[in-house]
Amino acid sequence: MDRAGGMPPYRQLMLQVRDAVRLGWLKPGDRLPTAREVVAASGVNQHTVLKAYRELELAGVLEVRQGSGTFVKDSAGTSAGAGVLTELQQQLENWVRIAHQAGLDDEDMKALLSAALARKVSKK
Amino acid sequence: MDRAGGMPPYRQLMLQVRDAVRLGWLKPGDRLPTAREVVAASGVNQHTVLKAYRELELAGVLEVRQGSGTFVKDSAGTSAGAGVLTELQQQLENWVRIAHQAGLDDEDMKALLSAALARKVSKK
Amino acid sequence: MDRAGGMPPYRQLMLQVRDAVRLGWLKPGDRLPTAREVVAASGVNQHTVLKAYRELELAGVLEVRQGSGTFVKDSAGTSAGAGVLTELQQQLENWVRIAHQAGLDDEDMKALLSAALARKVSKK
Amino acid sequence: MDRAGGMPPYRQLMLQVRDAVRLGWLKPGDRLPTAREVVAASGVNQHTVLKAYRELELAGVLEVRQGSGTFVKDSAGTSAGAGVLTELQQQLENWVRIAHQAGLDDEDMKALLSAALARKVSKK
DNA sequence: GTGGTCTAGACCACC
DNA sequence: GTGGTCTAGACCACT
Repeated sequence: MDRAGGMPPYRQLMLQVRDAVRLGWLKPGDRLPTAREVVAASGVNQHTVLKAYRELELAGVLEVRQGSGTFVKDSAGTSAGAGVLTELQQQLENWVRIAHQAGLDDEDMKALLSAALARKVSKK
Repeated sequence: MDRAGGMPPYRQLMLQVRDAVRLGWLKPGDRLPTAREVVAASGVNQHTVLKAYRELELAGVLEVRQGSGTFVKDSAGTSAGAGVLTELQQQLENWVRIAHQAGLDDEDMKALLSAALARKVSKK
Repeated sequence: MDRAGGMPPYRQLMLQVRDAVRLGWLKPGDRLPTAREVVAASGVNQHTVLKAYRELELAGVLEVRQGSGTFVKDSAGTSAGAGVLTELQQQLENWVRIAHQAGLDDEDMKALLSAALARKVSKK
Repeated sequence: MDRAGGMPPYRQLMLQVRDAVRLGWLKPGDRLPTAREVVAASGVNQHTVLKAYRELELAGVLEVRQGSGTFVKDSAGTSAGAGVLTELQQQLENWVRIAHQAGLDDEDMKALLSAALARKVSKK
């Protein structure tokens, strides 16, 4: 949890879960930690966790089953095969290493990616 | 301006300016558009623009000269040579193209980069 | 507010606003009472009101403008002309009067309507 | 069973049974399906069914006879003659057909009925 | 002064 | 024990 970032905690939680699903760390059908477990581990308020879960349910990523827990929806999941994903990941890590040696910090790299993505869109 | 993102408008403005400086689109000494011009172009409240400029001044990125405008500070700027930057940029765009063809969307790529950066930190 | 009905207060509020829009009592562009005004008038908690407004925003009925208030969305509105609506309304009131004289109470009539609607669907 | 409606399942069951009695589909002395049968047919938890039956017994609508099942109480039943009821029913269906052709959906009609009933009360 | 979020503690419905 | 709601009071971002 990054208190200084200006991003509300419930949204940070949403991003973390959503990214975990995107990266294949959480697969369809997996059960998420209980709201109370997250509270115990991270210190945020239970309502914050429940709000994040509920928003992700509306977004179609999670499925809440009364009395039994919160699960990753079957329809949600990685858009690409695991093999391709790890290869892309290695290439990116390589690039990160080079950029780091050139003196760029994390924010620089994120800015470069945003710019590259924006250029891709404008090409469309 | 992304109204639904949960990030306060003044912070979105800060990011845009800061990234423009990081990427070399704005260089030390460049004059930024007047608050009124930004209002006319984007529709946000003038206070929001002024708050973003003020925060960036405190962060050491901008310099406000009474009566003449807001400028990029001389000490601020890209941390790497322009040549290296464009090369990294091309490599990244290449990677983006491949990832796009593999079916990944923008958010997937941002998640991959975040994961790669987090792994780099843990290596330290 | 009906405390005994088993329906959560925020949902009762949602229904009231939504029905007011359906019946033309609230038209697109109209400004809804402030959350604090509703609190003063009805005694429910401010969060309850805000949750109702927010859910109606997600449902596409309302539009929340930071700092200026909550408004009925332009795209939301009555599905039929006002003239037709008042005529249907008068016919219904007539029917209600007859049913009332026949000894039916409000719940009886709602049950009859539900049954009639269900039969319409099964005809489709 | 409507999972998204916000109304607790046991209350939805209560309404269904009570309305069936109101409309004459269930008459005094009729035997209701066993809790297990309802479970098999609808998938809700057995406790939910039993709670609904128990509440309806307290409300004076049902009568539980140990070992033989659950029955509609003799004192419960339609408040009007069957003849009048079917006539009112036909008039309502007529109205529903007209309203449907005018572009109103089910929720619109329920809102109109609620408004008509509220106006009747205020006349008293 | 507008809506929005965070925290805290209590109670409820469901499994 | 699971998620869900209500209430209460404080603080923040935006107009």
